[in-house]
Amino acid sequence: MTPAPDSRLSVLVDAPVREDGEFVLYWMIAERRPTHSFGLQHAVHHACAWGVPLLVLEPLDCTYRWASDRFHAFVIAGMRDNRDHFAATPVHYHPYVEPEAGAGQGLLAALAERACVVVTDERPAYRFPDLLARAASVLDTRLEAVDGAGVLPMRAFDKGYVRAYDYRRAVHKRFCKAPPVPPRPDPLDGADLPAFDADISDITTRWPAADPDALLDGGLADLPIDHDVGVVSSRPGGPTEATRRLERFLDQRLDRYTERNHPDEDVASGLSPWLHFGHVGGAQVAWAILDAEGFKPERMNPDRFAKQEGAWGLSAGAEAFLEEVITWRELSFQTAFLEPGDHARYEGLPDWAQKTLDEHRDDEREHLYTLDELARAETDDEIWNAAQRQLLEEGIIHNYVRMLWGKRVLAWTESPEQCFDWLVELNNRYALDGRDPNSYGGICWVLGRYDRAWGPERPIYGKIRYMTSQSTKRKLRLGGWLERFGE
DNA sequence: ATCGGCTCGCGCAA
DNA sequence: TGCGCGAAGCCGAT
Repeated sequence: MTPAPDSRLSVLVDAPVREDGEFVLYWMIAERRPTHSFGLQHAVHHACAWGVPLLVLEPLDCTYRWASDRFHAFVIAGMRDNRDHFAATPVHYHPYVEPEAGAGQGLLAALAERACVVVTDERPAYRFPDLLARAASVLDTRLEAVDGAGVLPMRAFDKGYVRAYDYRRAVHKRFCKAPPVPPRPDPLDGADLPAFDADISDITTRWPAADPDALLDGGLADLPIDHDVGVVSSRPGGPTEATRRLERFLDQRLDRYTERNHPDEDVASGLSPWLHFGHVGGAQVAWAILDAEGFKPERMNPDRFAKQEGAWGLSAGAEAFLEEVITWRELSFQTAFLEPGDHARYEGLPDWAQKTLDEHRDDEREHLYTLDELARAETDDEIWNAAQRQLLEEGIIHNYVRMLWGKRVLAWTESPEQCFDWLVELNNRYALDGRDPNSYGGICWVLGRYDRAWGPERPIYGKIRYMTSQSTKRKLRLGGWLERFGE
């Protein structure tokens, strides 16, 4: 079976594969789906090569920051899908939801001890780098991490790019000269895996398989997580729902995607929550668009490389969507990967942005709101309040309005650093796609990253690109949206 | 309604 | 070394 490409692999524990191991262990922590997954594909490759069964461990602990009913329910709905999917395969699937803080400690090590090799997902940002570093320091078993988040590996280019224009040009050149290999849709297709026969009852007695149905039917209340951030029932998690939404987007929305900035048109893909939890993959989504549109490298237009449209030789809607799912999303992943210490910090913003914000830090603020007032959508700006209410209720904000949502907070906080911290807090607490490299990318864009200086210099904002609710209201068709989320 | 000015710095051509 | 150019900006002049 096909392994993941070398450019997507990193060896975290460089021990030889344990030949008397009983199974290959896939530690599913970020790409939580059974198809279109380089990580799972790589684990299947090992299992076939060594002639041993495959065990998939999908854990969810309750100690991660911002853990709440909202995110737990989303992940657990995915566990239900994955359980049903693997039930019809030789793979042994073990979902584990920690009942109390620390209860899951030791589970990975106990299984890894008996495995030939452990394969997992490589994700930058948030808790993942620490999680992997800790695993690497504890395990003796060979540990390989697979970068399976995007259509391009995070190591695709030998340099980092700090502007979309330059990153976009590199992407266009790559797809024209040597398009990246997609993951196999079903990594188990044609795989001759032995049935799982290891006796792991000592381990599953101590760390029993989660019952997703019971957890979703009231069981979350027993967990030590934030119950004030509620489940978003209109957006259930899971690979099944993700695939349904991807198909709906292709069938019904892509043609009109150029109208995406108008909230009332409702043609955005809305896929970011599922992308964040790995219920659908970046490569899966990008190739679905490319295949549907008959992409061929020889149809690309080199004279349009680096430009926002025209380079791919596809429909306007498709090109606009590839901008989102490849250029902007993967630029953020690349930044997080190359700048792990800085990509989610105020101090990681470009020098010109920090300088101009610093020069205006003492400018008078007309209103200062508390974090609670912002969280409860109690400002004097009706569009901002509506955006915040959409975030509270639906766990998302319409993508154009989300920029305005970020920009306005700068005027209402004591310092640009406080603005940054509060945006991160609100976004990570409530947004289903929060805590994602792409989400940090959005917040940082609000404060100048990937952008340039704009005149004229304004109070508080300095040369940071300025946006106003009044212009937004004038330019966008958002009456229906406002009615829905307004006071 | 459309247009220019505002402003910075990267990557590439020269 | 100079030049072109840029996620969805805003505002005032025409």
